[in-house]
Amino acid sequence: MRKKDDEKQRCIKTAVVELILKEGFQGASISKIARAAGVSPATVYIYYENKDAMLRDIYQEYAEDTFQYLLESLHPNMAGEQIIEELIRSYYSYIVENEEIFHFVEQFSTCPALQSNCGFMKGPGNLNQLLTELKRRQILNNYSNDNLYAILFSPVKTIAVKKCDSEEAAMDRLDELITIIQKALIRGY
Amino acid sequence: MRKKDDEKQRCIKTAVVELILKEGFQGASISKIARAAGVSPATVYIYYENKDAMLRDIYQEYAEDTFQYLLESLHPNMAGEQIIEELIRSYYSYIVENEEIFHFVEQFSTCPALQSNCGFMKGPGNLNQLLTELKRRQILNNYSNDNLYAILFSPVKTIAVKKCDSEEAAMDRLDELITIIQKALIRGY
Amino acid sequence: MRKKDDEKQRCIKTAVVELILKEGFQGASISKIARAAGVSPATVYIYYENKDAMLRDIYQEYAEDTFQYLLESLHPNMAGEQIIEELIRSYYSYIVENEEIFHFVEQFSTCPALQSNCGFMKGPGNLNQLLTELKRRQILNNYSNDNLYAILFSPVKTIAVKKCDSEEAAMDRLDELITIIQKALIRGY
Amino acid sequence: MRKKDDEKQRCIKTAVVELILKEGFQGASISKIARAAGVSPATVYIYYENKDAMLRDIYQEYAEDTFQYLLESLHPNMAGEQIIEELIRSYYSYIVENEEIFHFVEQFSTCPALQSNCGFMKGPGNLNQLLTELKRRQILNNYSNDNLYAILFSPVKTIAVKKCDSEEAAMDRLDELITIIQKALIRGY
DNA sequence: GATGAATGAGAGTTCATTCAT
DNA sequence: TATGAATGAACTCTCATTCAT
Repeated sequence: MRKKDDEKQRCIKTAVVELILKEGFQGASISKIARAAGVSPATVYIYYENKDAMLRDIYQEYAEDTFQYLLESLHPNMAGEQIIEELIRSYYSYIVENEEIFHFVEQFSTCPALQSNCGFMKGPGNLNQLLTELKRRQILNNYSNDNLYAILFSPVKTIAVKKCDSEEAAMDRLDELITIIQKALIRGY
Repeated sequence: MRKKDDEKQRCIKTAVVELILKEGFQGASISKIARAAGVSPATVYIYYENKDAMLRDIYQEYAEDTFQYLLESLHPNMAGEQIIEELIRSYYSYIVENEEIFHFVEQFSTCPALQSNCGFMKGPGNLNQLLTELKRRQILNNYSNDNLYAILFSPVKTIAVKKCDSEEAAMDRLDELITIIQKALIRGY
Repeated sequence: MRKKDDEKQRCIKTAVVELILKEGFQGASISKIARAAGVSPATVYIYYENKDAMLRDIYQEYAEDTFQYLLESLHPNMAGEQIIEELIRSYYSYIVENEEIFHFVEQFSTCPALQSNCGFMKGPGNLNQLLTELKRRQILNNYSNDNLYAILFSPVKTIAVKKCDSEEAAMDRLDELITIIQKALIRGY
Repeated sequence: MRKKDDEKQRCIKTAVVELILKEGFQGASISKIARAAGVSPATVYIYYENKDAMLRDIYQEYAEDTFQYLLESLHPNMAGEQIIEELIRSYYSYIVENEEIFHFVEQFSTCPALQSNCGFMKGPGNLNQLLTELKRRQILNNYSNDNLYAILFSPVKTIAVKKCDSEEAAMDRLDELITIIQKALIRGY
């Protein structure tokens, strides 16, 4: 017998994300995906139970990857402002460097009909732990985790997708945002 | 006669938004929409050129409505902190009260493939004017409009869709968020 | 709006029966059926909920027709031997003249998986009534209806599909069968 | 080594017959059959040339088995009525005890498209010989073999698949059928 | 204006079969 | 021999859209 070919599954994942950026969920049909991935439509069903499961699985993997990416950017004994800067800056660069993946994850997560069938993810829990810990260590102001999370990650998302006139202007804008958020969240700043 | 037409179109709009919340873009077919709206599939094509145009038109109307709703909440001679409070609070209540519409707009606007064909909208321009004016009047700190916009509206969006244990806790969280943002953006706060 | 076209549904029915004789259930795909019927595959779904329902509905109609055909061949005051002769002879000619329909009905009814989802049919009840009545009037021997039914209709089915050397030989064989069954079932023959 | 092969082929045969009873020809795909038989789809092709050949071969084996079973039930010097009783009774019990096989054979043999490709079978010939012999020995009435065959075997088939209220009632019905047929076919009864 | 019938195209999925091990 | 991976073709069914009334 032949062994399952991880390369094939990787191609499928890539094709899904590419196609969904280019054409939206509507245009990402199994046959287009298969063609883009260089496999037969039937092959997709060797790796995923059905289309919904495929999208869900790929979403969850990429979503977890994102959290992983963020948490890995932190070092144990960073100062509070460094932590904030690093989190925001790495999220920003993640979005810029993984535009397709980011948009796929965003589209998926803004669709309640898709989101509702998703299983457990550990990324959010880890981040919550981090935030709680930073408050305990009196690094961050004692705001609710929901608000800390919202302020740390949603504005940067907004500006990362909004194209600037120049690369330089974009950097200035990011620096400014970091400063604003550091002042807002760090204890006794 | 005029009356009846508008009624049908309203039904279609409502059906679209409902269905897309419940089933996502994938499940919102013309025939389902027509059935939910109580009209014939052919009737949809009297009011809209085709499906894409329909979604785009409905999106644009609702998106403009949202900006309109926000700007209407402001009174000419409010203090800076009141302006911020009011913008955030009304956006929050708009999301909560128009859950279906909000999700439809969000899904649409996170999909580059859809977004790209959208025409001109005046809401963003008006808001930009407002922010520029508030900076000129030295009410807001002199941050870039992108950042002001991002901090004002994206965190509230994040928390508005994240269900809280109780209504009360949600209100506390919202109050907290408003305070954080007021401190961050208002000059000399 | 257009009105439903009964002609179309008739074409579909005919095509189904033809194709199933020629290619068996396996070869009777919706697209082949549609092509043979001169309609679009989608049109089939206007007249039938799905493929299973289509086959079931068509089967039930034809099966009822058969019973109807048999019962209509009888006149009120026939003698017992005439009744038997007529039932057997008309079933025989029905099979010969409606070969396609007969084979479709037979294939369907020998498949438990299909048969199990079938609804109520009134033909069998009517025939049972007839048999019971003929026993009450002391025309037929007092055998169980199951046996009467089995002897009356299954041997003729068997010989009707078994081709003979000549038309004449087939008729002789049929006459012989009728005589055998008359002797076996008619009281005091 | 030989042993193991036969075991696999037996599993496949059993799986085919089971699946076709449960789901009909439509639902009996090679992969389902393989799964039910506990082998790989590819393995099926070691034992059978292709799907059609597989069904045909299995059908022919089982069909021949049935004839064999019937003829084996007879003893050389049975009286005419015993022969008839034994043939009918053993066919009846065969059907009841081998429900799946019986239905598979029936479905197959009522489908002209399948039947047409079948090769030579010796069972029917043997039975014809027997009937001819019984007529020559003046045990059976001098009816055509087709009619003798039809009356002997098709009514019992009909009642064997028609469930009765009780086991006892079924036996009574069978006894009655035997009597009717004995009277109808045995010379000078 | 409004409709349900009608459709070709294409959706997701499974098929019988072959390949590589 | 025996396998699970792989596939192009074909499956059932729904789609967005148009037609005829």
